Amino acid sequence: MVKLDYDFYQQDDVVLISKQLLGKVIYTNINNHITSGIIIETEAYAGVNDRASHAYGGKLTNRTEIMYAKGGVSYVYLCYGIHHLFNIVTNKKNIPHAILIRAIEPIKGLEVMMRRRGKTRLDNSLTNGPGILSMALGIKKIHSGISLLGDIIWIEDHNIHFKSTEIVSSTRIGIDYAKADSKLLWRFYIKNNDWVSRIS
DNA sequence: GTGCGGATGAACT
DNA sequence: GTTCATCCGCACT
Repeated sequence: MVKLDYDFYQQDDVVLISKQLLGKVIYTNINNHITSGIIIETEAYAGVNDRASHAYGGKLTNRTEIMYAKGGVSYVYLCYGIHHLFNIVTNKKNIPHAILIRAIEPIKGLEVMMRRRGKTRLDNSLTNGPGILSMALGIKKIHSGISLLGDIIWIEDHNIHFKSTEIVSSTRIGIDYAKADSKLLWRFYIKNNDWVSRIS
């Protein structure tokens, strides 16, 4: 299978990439354990003009610096002091677009993922949320800034396609502070899929 | 230096 | 449905 390349990640339209990522397969090879899953849910964050983005207004800090790198690297940050959230940096250098991966359908390394999650039974609570899928895949803050074309975290195209009628658009989760931008339909997920994140 | 709050999840009632 | 764990990142009323 072929890894997605820099040309894919450096496309201009972060919303389009977010939809294209549905059905792609994310892999990690961390602590000698290979795990993978199909991307089921994403959210687009469009940089300096998006009030929900950490890079809104061109904000540049130690944390957000990696968002300004060229597309094709990871951006991982700690949320609520507990959860490591995995994002994909897109677009060209100095255009800080990013895509949050919110849910995956696990494929490989189920036992490893269950052990990391402290679970004894396989169900959708293994990876149906942005914090817990990072835990299942072994992704932590220390993985922020690494290339997605390396051998730690990467994404492959397995020729899994969904019809446009199977892709649902909705508002993004947990960003009420973004005012008008919180109404943008920049969250995408697969209709009726068991692994979509549940929202309060 | 300090205080506030978050792109959540889990465990409750 | 509600509460709360937990701590870094950030701005500085």
